[in-house]
Amino acid sequence: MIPRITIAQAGAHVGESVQIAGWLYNLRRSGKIAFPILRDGYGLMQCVAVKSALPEALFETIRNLTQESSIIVTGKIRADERAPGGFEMDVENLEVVQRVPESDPYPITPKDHGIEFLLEHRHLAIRGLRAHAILGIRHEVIKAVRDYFDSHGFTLVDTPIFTPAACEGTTTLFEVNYYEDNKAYLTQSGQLYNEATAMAFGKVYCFGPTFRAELSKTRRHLREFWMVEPEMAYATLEDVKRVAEEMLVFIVGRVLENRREELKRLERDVTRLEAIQAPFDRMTYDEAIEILHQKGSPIQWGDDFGGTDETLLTQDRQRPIMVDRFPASFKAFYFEPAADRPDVVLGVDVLAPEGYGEIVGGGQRIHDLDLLLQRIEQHKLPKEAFQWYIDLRKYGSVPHGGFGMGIERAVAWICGIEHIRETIAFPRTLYRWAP
RNA sequence: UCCUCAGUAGCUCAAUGGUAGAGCAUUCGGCUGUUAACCGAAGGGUUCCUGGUUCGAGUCCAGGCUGAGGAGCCA
Repeated sequence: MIPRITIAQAGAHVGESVQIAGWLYNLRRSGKIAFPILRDGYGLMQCVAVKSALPEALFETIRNLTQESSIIVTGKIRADERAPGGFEMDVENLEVVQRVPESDPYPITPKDHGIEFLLEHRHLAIRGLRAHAILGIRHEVIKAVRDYFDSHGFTLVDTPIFTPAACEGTTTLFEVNYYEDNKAYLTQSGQLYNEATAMAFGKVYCFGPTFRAELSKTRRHLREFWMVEPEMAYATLEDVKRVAEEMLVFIVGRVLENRREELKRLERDVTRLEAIQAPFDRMTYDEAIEILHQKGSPIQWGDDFGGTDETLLTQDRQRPIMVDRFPASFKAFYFEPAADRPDVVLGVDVLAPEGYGEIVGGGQRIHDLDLLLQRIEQHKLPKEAFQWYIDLRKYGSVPHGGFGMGIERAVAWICGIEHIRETIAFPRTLYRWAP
């Protein structure tokens, strides 16, 4: 019985006859020799089919294969410097599972394509080497995030996707009919629920999709994206910053360890990633404003950073920046105010270098009942909907905090790619939600 | 919602207001070591839509549609 292997395993089978199942990536041929390039999801394998060594009908079949036809190739693995992957396979047999017809050829040719065409054909474009590298790194990042939290005492407690009330205005929420005329909203964050589960487990995290109905149309925005959100009981802003820093160093290290090939494919400057070490630069919002003024930004104290401000702050830095102590005026209702400065809150944003902007946002939450009630009122939020959240401040309230990290922004930064839409298999952007 | 840019062959793009073209893909032919192979040939067009200016519009004008980039927005 000939063993079925993947292309990634070829190195362990040199000199053996094996079988690889995949798709025809490309085909180069002359009259009496053909080089089908096989793709199996694990790598590329150059196959060599020599006319004189094969039955005539089989050689003709190989010679006339079409791009992305599904095939199962049997042959002997051989190390060869002329092959792109270092190994090649001398074809002994080839079974065509499905042949792509010439009348309707595979639309994505090896030459250039525009972004519109690639997004229309995203279900096929994900077969390409670039998408394969990016999505492989995405997988590594997610696995690293989970390994980090799992090995630091955090329990994964998933939070609901359907939520009952708008936390802050319905304009950025997707509304759905839950049943009859009862409305529910797709989650924007699991944080409030995390605050409840943290009181049950001590340290928790959730990881899932989040939905924002914003009319944002930039390289940093998706309408559906994935977010990991840890939350810790008995934690302060400093604890939150330390965990965020440690986690980011850990995931970048994992990608460098396990995904060199993919980074090379993306032409990522890995020295930029190797520089991601603790401690990150830390500054307050006040200090950030001062730096921005020196760099000519028109930003006023009390404004949130714009995209260009984030770029200005990070452009000459090797490491991420942690900015904390923001004006309470533009931050959410649940942030704990600074003890010495009631006009600023204990929130922190982590800005990635190279202009990738905010990848982490979080901070310390209000734990005092009266203050929370006051803030809910100030923000004109429906108190009834927050009753369960208010309860958390009645029954053993403690200082606590956490953060959220958008997976796609982190992956775009680590990959060094221009647009966040490439970091998810099927991106949902403002005007495109298919395929 | 606003600003900017774009729309020509299946794809990526050319074409001074004057005969609509190339490369890739497809088809046919050639080639025993190719590396997005190469060489020769063929087929392939509602130039996004509607209207206008002009002897003549892919090109200029008006409106619309679609897409992209950005702004605002972004717990």
